[in-house]
Amino acid sequence: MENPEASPHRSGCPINLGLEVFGDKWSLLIVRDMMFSGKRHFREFLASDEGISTNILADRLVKLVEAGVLTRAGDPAHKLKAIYSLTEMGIELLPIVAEISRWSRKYQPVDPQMAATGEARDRGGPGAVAAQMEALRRIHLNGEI
Amino acid sequence: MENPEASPHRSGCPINLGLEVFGDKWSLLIVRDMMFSGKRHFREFLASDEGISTNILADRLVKLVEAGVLTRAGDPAHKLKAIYSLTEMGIELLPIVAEISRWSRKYQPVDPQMAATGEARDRGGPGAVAAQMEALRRIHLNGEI
DNA sequence: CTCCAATGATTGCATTTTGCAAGCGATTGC
DNA sequence: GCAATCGCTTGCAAAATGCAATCATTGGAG
Repeated sequence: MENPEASPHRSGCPINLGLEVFGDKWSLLIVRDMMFSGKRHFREFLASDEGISTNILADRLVKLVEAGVLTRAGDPAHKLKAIYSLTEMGIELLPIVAEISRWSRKYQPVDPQMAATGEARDRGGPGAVAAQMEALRRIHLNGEI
Repeated sequence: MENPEASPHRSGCPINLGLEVFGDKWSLLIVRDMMFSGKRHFREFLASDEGISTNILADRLVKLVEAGVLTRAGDPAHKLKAIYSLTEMGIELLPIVAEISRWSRKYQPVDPQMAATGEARDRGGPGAVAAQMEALRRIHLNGEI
């Protein structure tokens, strides 16, 4: 073959590598739902306002798990249910999500009700993001990272 | 008509509204090139490592101008050249880009050379982002915002 | 003037991704 | 049993993307 070690990446630029993981219109919405709405199940993600379709959702969940942002586990009580959890890598997407929220609240026609949690985080100062990440760790990382 | 006031947005969520503007694999790369490489012309964007194609680049430039992130002006010295500038809205994407850079430098196989500017910004502390934004204002906003 | 390279795009076409609705097998609750 | 619910797949049309060729206009060199 011509190039047996071809890189799967368009470039080694940090911005580009991030976009290769979550640079689409859906991935960060799934992460958002896990962070701010406590969603963990396929059917819960499906019920979001933006109306993701089942095939796109299934595809993104697989890709996010492959990327190491989420993990997938069977619900011990309900064999049918799959439980998705944020990894530490996924939890550390919160600063990005928080900055997107800040930007949109300044420049986009956001729904005031949906802007409330972001405004509260801003009022909480620099420690609010860290505190929110720590809370997510307790929920998603059963103690260990 | 059924719904004369249909919203063009999937939802009023801040995260979603941000993704509707730059939630794709190319838009933020154009912004990155303007911020960190001083690129202002079509042909310069075209020369990036990731290899954007001409039709996609033209499409994104139009959309970013429509969204208010960039402005387009003719080069007074060269009538053929179009000069793109960041607006204040575009400059305020820097905190988002900086956080993406931080995340990728922690979790993705970034090129060390391309990571250097991000690392320097991190070493500069909280004021480094603000200083970089101020520098961009001087270049792109001829005095007024 | 004439030629030619360089400018910001546009076009045509094949491939990929998305959106949408229907359906699937397995499991649970009643 | 048996309907409802679970995560997920399939089929198919529409849209977005990737790629190469091409466009009209301009600027500069000779």
